Order: sequence, then structure tokens, then C-alpha cells
Amino acid sequence: MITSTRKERERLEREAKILDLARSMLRQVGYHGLSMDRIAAEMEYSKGTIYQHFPNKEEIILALANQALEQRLGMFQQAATWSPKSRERMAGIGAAAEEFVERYPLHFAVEQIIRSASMWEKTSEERRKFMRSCDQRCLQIVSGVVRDGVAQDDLALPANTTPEDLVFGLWSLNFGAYTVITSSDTLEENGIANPIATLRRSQNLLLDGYGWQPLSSEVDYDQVMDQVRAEVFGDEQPNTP
Amino acid sequence: MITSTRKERERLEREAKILDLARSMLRQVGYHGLSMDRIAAEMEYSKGTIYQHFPNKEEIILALANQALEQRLGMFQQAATWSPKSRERMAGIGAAAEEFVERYPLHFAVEQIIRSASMWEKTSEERRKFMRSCDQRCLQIVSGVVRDGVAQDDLALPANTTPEDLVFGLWSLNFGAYTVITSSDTLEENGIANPIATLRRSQNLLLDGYGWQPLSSEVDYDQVMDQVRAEVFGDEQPNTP
DNA sequence: GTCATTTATTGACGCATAGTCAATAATTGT
DNA sequence: ACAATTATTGACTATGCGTCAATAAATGAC
Repeated sequence: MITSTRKERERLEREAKILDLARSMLRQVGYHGLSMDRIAAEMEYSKGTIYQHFPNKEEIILALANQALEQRLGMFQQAATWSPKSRERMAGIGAAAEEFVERYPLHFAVEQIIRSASMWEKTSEERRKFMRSCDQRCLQIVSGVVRDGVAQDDLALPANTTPEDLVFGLWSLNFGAYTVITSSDTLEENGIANPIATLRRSQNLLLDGYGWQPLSSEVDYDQVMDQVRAEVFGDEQPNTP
Repeated sequence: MITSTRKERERLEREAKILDLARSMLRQVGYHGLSMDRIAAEMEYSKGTIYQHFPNKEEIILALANQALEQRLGMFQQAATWSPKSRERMAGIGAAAEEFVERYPLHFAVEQIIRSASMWEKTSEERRKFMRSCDQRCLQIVSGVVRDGVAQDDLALPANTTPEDLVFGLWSLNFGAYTVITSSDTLEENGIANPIATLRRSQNLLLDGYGWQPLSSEVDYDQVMDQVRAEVFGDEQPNTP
């Protein structure tokens, strides 16, 4: 018997509801406050039914993370076609990363949880695969821009260096910076007055270090990033909280 | 009554034992497997006695993190006096960071936990302060090297940029890179064959971007880092696992 | 050395949560 | 209408955190 369309629709709907609820619960009561009992109570279903959808709590978290990764993937795709100039497109991706964290702080929080806590044992191979695929497609988008830069002679990579290597640096820089920002509330008093601006500069200087033309001394990429954020992401309201 | 010396000594000894045990348990059964009951059982003390030392689990984790931060602080101090040349000393600090993660992977794992999970509510102000102080002293050591670079005219910081801003970039890059490395086992098949080497290059190019002389095109900082690791950290055995 | 007082240790207890599963209710197909 | 299938329930087990009254050990006054 083929799965009835209505049934399947209802199932997916409820699954989405569970995830929405879990996300908002995560915001309100934090990671430790997130409990299956509470989800069940709030959903007005019994626990058993929730367990029909997700075999454990970790799987819910991973599903949330996957939503986040997918969301960012979309934003990267938008940003990666912004300008004909490769380095400006790269700046655009930086702007997208910024926009993502600011617009969906909870999504980033979930990503942090997933990337640090060890919760892999209990999760399904399917969802883990999806996560890898998001990571990979994201990486490909950005390294595609790098390849464009190389193709257009704006950039020459050092020996033994792949476009993905360059992206790994940017990725680390971004992820690390937002983690440090989130977890430390004494940056300002320690001489780091505007960490976001500093992250932007670090990215620019790293790319300058690679010799990606035109250098940040010649073009104001800060302005480019502001422009991307205003024109590409400016008028969209945060639909997924 | 002044605290008896012997009593106090015994107390500290047991506290150290608890932390050692917690750390090795963390390695064996992961963050989620770490439980107060198990610690108590393994210590052959009752739970109540463990709670005489630490008011909750989070406090134990934070204490472990503080040990880790202190350890790294020491390594940074050693590395920061290695060479008369400011940029070489900076490379040395990079080498120390590398050595730290490789020699004490568990320490780094604890740091990741502390920086992502929200466990601040229950911990004592005292330990939180100690953590901040470690972070701060670490930052000061590294930004001190930056200041030396500026003083010796090897480096000129951009306008509105503090030495701490520069360090924030390196810090983010390192923390992010090791987190990504730890949490992703598909780097190689995605074109990032040697992430540690890539991290090194990213650091060098970032500093090149700042114009810190001599540039990595003139000096082989890779070799400097290997040298630091061999000569400064080479013959010390990993005493704290 | 004895015993009262202080201090340390214990483990049973209350409460919260993850995950299971037999019993029950609802839906479906004939 | 009713048998077969599928969905839902919530009591139940197991585990873990943190508490606290009861018990044991150490201390010091005499």
C-alpha cells in the first residue's frame, strides 16, 4: 500500500510543529531545559507519539541543526551570485554569514551545540549524511567563488593549496569568532571594542594575504558588505525565528 | 581556629583526585556519561562527600576547564620568550597552541564544552572569574608580542585597531579550526587534506595581511614552528593527561 | 583516658527526565 | 458491521542530580 498523501502530509506537518516548538523552547529555557516531556505536554500529545517522530532527543537537535544549515546554504547561494567580481562575491558571502548569525541567533546556537557536544552515537545515519551534505554544498559554493577568482587571474593559490583550504581558513575564522563573541562578555573591556568589525578586517586581511585582487586597501569591502546586507537581505523579514 | 594544615592538604588532594577522575571519565564515556554517582562510586566515597567539594556538576567541568586554561597559559608564556624577533615569537605561540591541542586533546574538548554549552547559571563567581583571568592573561601575553612588533617597527596596525583586535583574529581562527577539525571527519575527502598545515598557512597569511615583517614569503615560519615544538616542548612528557 | 562538641561522611530520599511497551483508541478496507 | 491495521496513550523502568537527617569520626577540655 502506497502511503496516503493526507497521512503523510499530516505527519510532516506535525514533525515541523515539533521542531518549531523545540526551537522556541531552546530559546526560552536553553539546551538543558529542552525535554521530551515538555515538548509532549506543549504539543498536547503524549510522549510516545513524539517518539514516533524522533527516536531520541539528539535526533531533534540534529534536525534543528540541519534546518539551520539549509537556511544558511540558501543565503550563501544568494550571496554567491551578487557581483561579477570574485572578491566582492566573497565579501558577499561574508555578509551572508554575518546576516545569518544576526538574524537567526538560535540557529547558530544549535550549530554550536551540534559541533561541540558529542551526540553522534545515537543519531541516524540519514540525518548525519544530510548534515555532511549541507556542509559540503556550502563549501562548494564558496570554493567555487575561489575558483572563479583563480580563473579570472585575481588570485593565485600557493603551491599545495586547494580552494577548499582557503575556505577552511575563512570558515574557521568565522565559526571561531562567533563562538568567542557568544561565549565571552568581556571582549570590550579587553580591548576588542567591535568584534564584528574585527572579524571583517581579519577576513579581508587573510584574503589580502592570499593576494586576492583587488586588495582591501584598494576597495572598501566593508561598504560592499553593508551593501549586500541591505540589498540582498535587507527587506526580508525573519520568518523562521 | 586556623585551618589545620594537614586537613587542608588532604582536602586539596582529594579535590585533585576528583578532577583527575572526572577528566579520565570524560575521556572514556564522554560528557553525557559523566555523572556524580559514578564519580562517587569510583572514588569510593559517597555522593554527599563529593558535593562537599563541588556544589554541582557544572562546577567540576568549569574547574577542569580552568586547569586546561592555566596549562595553556604556561605554554604560551614559554613560547612568548623564544625568539628576539617578534613575528617568530608569534609563530612560537601558534606552535604552543598546536602542541596544547595535540598533547592534551581532552583539555581542548573541555574548553569546547565550556565555550558552547550554557552552564554559567549554576557556577560560582569565583571560578568564572578565574577563567576570565586566564583568558585575559593569555590575551595579554599574545598582544604583548604584537606590541613588541609595533615597537620594533616590524608591524604597523591599521587605524582603529588594537593589538587585541589582531589577537582576536588569531584566537578565532585557531579555536574555530580545531573545532571544525574535531567535529568533521570528512575534511580530507572535501579537499582539505592537511587541516593543521592549512591552519598554519592561514595564520601566516593573516599576519602577512597585517604586513608584519618579515613576511611568510621571506621566512619559513613552518620550520620555525616545528623548531619551537621540538626545542621548547619536545622533551616534556605529557604529565597531565 | 573520658566524654561532650564539633566536623565529616553516608546513603536513602524527592524530584526530574529519557526511553519502552502493553493496553487502548481510532482508522481503514471489505 | 466488523475484522485488521495503525496510531496514541501513559504507566513503568532506569538513571541522574542534589538534599539532608542520621551516623561516624575527630578533636579538645578536663
